[in-house]
Amino acid sequence: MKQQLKYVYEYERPALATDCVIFGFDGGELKLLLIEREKEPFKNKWALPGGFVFIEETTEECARRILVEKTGVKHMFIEQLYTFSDTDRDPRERIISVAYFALVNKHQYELIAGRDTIKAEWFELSKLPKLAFDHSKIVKVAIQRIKGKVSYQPIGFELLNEKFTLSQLQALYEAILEVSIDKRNFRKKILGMGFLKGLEEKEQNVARKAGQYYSFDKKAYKELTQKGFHFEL
Amino acid sequence: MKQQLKYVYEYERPALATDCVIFGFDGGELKLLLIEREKEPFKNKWALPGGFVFIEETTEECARRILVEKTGVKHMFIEQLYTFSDTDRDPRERIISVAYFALVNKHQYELIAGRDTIKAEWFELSKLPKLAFDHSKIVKVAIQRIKGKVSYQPIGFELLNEKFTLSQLQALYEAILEVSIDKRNFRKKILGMGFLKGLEEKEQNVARKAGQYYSFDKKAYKELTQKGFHFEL
DNA sequence: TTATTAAGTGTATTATTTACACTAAGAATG
DNA sequence: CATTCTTAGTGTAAATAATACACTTAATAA
Repeated sequence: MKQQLKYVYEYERPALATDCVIFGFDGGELKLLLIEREKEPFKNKWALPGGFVFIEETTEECARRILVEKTGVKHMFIEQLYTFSDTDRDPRERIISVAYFALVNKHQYELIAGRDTIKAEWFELSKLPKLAFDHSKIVKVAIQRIKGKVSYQPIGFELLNEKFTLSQLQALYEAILEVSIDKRNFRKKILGMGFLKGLEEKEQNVARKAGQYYSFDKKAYKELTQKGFHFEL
Repeated sequence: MKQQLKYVYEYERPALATDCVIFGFDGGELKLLLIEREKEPFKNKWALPGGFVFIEETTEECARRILVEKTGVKHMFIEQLYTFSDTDRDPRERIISVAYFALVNKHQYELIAGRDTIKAEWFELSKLPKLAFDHSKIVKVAIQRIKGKVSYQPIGFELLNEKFTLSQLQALYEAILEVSIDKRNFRKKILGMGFLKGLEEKEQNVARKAGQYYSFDKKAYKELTQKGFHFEL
């Protein structure tokens, strides 16, 4: 039975939703988390995880709620991407969507299909399916943003484990920026910045020389930025 | 008489508005266009120009409509800034605001007070009054954005006349970035980029050596970017 | 024991950024 | 008409940052 209609306004109002572009990385190509829709419109089509904003929550709270629903991860990096307001972006009625992009450590999360979705799956950026609504457009903006951002803010670490090798970090940058980077120059530069803490620990069970683990020292980074340092790769 | 209430929804919906952070420049400090509100809430307080989004227009169309109302300028640089969705940002009811920032050539526009406003006025960034709603927060985000953006996108030209001297351009960068720049290095760099067209014309009626006029060659800039060039100051 | 694979390291060359001071031109002033 | 005032316009050397490049080492697998 349909709920009673009870909210009345003088002027017509669009509905408000958020959509989340969730990036993950596990060594190869950069990946995107998509869901298969269980209901119309775009039933059985792939789409970004999203949902309507409750009246007592901010759009960011809504996005975080959706992220927890889909991945189980509570504290991930999230940033507002852009607000999409084309009048015809949803076939049902006018819906404004405030899109967010999120960076997830693929080892921390567990995929959960959740409400109204058949399944959730990771897709490599080069192998994305056709998406519902204007979600391809949203993804395009998100990819542009992450590419632009990664070079002058140390957000890449959000996609890795707490401990990572410099080779993993380099591979991440190469995946996001779609370039190849000289190993020695990369190490010189990133270590020279002074916010990577070298750990005693090494990789285990690898059929080659084990790489040393490093971690991102947030405190050191903060101090550096306060002294006028600004990250640039 | 109040209009009939006639739009009914199953769930409560926030109202949707846009606010515009309009930057202008005339040689000294960077300036912001503010309006004095004629009505409650925040009657007689200074605020950003803004208004509700019509059901058949996008938020950007709404922002442009407001800009034309306030300044008479139809084609100005405008870019979405951020969407502010705190649940208590308006004392009347929940209103989501998609903020835009705009760059205006102060010589092209005329200030128009317009609907619901007592007057419109330019304020230097260092002399801003207290603002209504969460508008101080919006302005802060906008200043951050313009500072960050101006160094890697040639948007500064939007604030100047079509013809400008290199000294004017330098003064603009110094005003936005709040730094002083070496004249020779600035000229070398900006001219070396190859998208400034030197004109025959010079300044008139100045009690000193007249500066040569230049213009921003959009076509040349576009060609350069397509060849992989990317602007950075 | 050997093969395979990626980790880890230094230097020379080139390109970019920075610091710096005088002459030239135009109007205003007396 | 000469002088003053003000900002336009210009080049070079030094310092810093970016780039290109190849071999040894360590760990497991075969």
